[in-house]
Amino acid sequence: MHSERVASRSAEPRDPRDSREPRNGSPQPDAVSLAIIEQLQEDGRRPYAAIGKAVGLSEAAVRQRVQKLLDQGVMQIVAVTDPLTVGFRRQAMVGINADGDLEPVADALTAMPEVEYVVMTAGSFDILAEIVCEDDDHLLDVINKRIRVLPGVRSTESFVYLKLKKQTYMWGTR
Amino acid sequence: MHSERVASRSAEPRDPRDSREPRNGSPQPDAVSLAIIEQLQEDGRRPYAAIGKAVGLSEAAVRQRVQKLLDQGVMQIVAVTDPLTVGFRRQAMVGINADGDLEPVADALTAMPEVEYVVMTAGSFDILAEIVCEDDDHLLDVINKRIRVLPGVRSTESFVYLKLKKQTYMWGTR
DNA sequence: TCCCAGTCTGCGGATTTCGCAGTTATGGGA
DNA sequence: TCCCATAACTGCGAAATCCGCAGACTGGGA
Repeated sequence: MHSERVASRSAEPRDPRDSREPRNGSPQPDAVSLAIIEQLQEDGRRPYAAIGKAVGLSEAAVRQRVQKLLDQGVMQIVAVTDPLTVGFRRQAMVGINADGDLEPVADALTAMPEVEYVVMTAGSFDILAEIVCEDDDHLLDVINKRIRVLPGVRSTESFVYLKLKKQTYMWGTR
Repeated sequence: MHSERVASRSAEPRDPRDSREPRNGSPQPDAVSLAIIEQLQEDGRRPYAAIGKAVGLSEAAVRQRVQKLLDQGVMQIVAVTDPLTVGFRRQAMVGINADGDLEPVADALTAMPEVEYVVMTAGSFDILAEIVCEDDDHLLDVINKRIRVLPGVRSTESFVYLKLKKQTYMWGTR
C-alpha cells in the first residue's frame, strides 16, 4: 500500500512565489503539514494516529511535524472563547493613525496585556488593535491613557463590540 | 474516538437572553471553569490530570467540565495560525455600514467561508468582518461581488493586512 | 425529611503519547 | 557519479493519558 506515497518534501513544487518569506525563518509548511493543521483546526485534541490516518503518515511522523510547527511558532493549539461570554464586558477594535515608522507603535501595543490582536494595515488606518477589557473604565483607560499618548500616535477611532457573530479558525476546510 | 463536536458553534445559535439554565450552563462559567480555560489557553493539549492539579480537581472532573464547555460552545480547542504564513496571501478587515436591521447582513457574512470573524459594533462602522483570501482577485471578488451587493449594505471600507503583529488567546492570564 | 439532579472521586481497561533505534530519502560536495 | 551528512519516516515497547462507569456527596425543592 505504499504505491501512493504523498510527496512529502521538496519533490513537490511548494509554490513558485514563496521566494520571499525570509522574515522570521519560518518556512512555508508543505501540503502535508497544511493538512495536519487543518485536522487540528477542526479539533485541537485529535489524536496523532487519527491525523496520521487522514493525511497518510505514521503516528510518530505526525507527532514530529506537529512539534516542529509548534516550536517554529507556525501554529498554536489553544482554547478560544468569546470574551463577552466569560466575564469581559467591554471589547473594542481601535483604528490608529500614526506618524513615521509604525513599528514602535505596534510594538508598544503588542506589549499591552489588554491588547489581543495587532495588525498593520493599508487604508485609512495604519494599525488595527483589538482590546479586551473588564468594563468601560478599563477600556477608557487603555485607549485614552495608554494608546493615545504613545509617541507618534496621531489619532484613534474606536469600535465597541456589541455582539460577536462569528469566530472561526477553519479557513483551511472548505 | 474524540469529540468531533466543537465545530458547529460559528453562528452562535444560543440566544444570550435564554431563560432556563440550571446552574453551570449559564453564560458565566464559575471560577474553576475559568481556571480550566486559562490552562487550556496556555496549552490546548495539556493533560486533564495536570489541569486538575492546577485547579484542584480530579482528572475525571476536569474532563467532564471541559466536555461540557465544549458542548455548550463556551470554548473551542483549535489550532490557530497566521494565515499569511500558511499560504493565504491576502487578508483584510472590512468595515460595513448598512440600513435597517443589521442581523440579516451579519448572518449573510457569517455564512461566507472566507469570512473568519464578524462583529457588530458601535461607532462609524456597523459591522466589522475579517476576510481571508488566497489572492487579490479572490479578495476583490468577495468584497465587490458578494458583500457590497448584500441587501441593505450602504458602504464598505477595506483595510488590507500588511503584517500581523500579535495574536493572543491568553487574556485570562495576567 | 425524602428525592432528584448535578457534580465529584476512584478505578480498571482501552487508547494515546513518548522516546528511541533503525531505515529511507534528499541535497550537496568532492 | 559516488559518498556523506542531514532530515524525515517507521515500528515498537513502556509510560502516561483518556475514557466510561459506578458510587458518594451536595444543595435545593416538594
